[in-house]
Amino acid sequence: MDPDFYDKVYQVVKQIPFGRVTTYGAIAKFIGVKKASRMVGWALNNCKRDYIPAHRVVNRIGLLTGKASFPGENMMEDLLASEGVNVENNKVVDFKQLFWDPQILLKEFE
DNA sequence: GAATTGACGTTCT
DNA sequence: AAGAACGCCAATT
Repeated sequence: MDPDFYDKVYQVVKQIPFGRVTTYGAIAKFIGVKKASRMVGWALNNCKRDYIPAHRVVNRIGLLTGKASFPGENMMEDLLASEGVNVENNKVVDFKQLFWDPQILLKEFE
């Protein structure tokens, strides 16, 4: 396996700004394993190593697919709501606006 | 070691 | 436009 992969996922997710969200695919793309977007979710499932704001990561349409994997039933929604991200019917409101592309990190490093 | 599964995404029908 | 199928790769059984 590739521990570096998980590491990158964690690093990226940790960098997600407050009140913003991103997608598994975006992270996968950023890392370079675009086609293995499933692995991103898998990595987050093993996030017990460190605290990861996994609630800020949703699928491509802003749907909280991983909601069920959280401790509480609406833990994910609650956390997002706490950050000012409204969730309706298991999906992020104005997801397109709140979307944060990891590629932005590269620009900041210029 | 083979078969199954999964917090996804794209493509073909 | 909606639904089914497939690809991807690692972990679990």
